[in-house]
Amino acid sequence: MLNIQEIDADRLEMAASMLKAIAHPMRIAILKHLEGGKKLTVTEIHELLGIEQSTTSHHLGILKDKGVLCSRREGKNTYYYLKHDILSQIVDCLQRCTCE
Amino acid sequence: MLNIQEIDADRLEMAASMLKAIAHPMRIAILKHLEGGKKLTVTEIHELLGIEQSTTSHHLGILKDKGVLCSRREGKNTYYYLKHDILSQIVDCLQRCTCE
DNA sequence: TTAACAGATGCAAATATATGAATATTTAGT
DNA sequence: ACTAAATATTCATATATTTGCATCTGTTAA
Repeated sequence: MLNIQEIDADRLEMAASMLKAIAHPMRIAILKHLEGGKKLTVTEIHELLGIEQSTTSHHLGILKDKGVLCSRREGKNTYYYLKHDILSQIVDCLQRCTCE
Repeated sequence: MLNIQEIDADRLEMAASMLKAIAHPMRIAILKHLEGGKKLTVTEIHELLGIEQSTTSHHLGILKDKGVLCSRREGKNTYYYLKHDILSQIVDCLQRCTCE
């Protein structure tokens, strides 16, 4: 039996953890590369960003775990892509707000 | 002498720190209360959210420091308000993405 | 079945964040 | 000047996050 406040607290938690997942320079960079429905492998991302393979995998895992990304395995590769296209909005909004 | 990558890295850092400021359940709750140009005092927020005065002040300080909120002192009170109305977009977007 | 590639995971050290009690600062009223 | 109200700051503790090395798992091709 949940009351309104508990539901609200849960949704706040969920929203916060999703946002926390995004709130990292490398993870924002990942999202930028995935805008427009693009799908990239771990290796592609790790080379694009110039960071370690395992670090890349950790970041992607966090984004997937928090519902920001999805992944599909194809042979040896795992392709990652945005779960909700709308999320690009957040990146765009940030871009506008950090323009000054 | 900055090159493109450094500028980009700086903007990513800035975007991430702004987003990190927002990515906390209580701070998202604060933003919700400030949507539509509303201005609230520290005490009002601390009572609305049911958290300690000093904790509230910390949260507001973080949001202000990272460019999410502005504040204006009026007598004994300090009113806090959104710096960019656009930021409501982020909260709205989260709301849509955490609906499932 | 082995080798080689792609990705995930466990772990530890460094760093960052969150919270609240106590205290300091600022302002208004008397 | 004194007091009380509103807010900010300091500090300590608890907790979470980041990073990369080393290693493990899964997949393909020989």
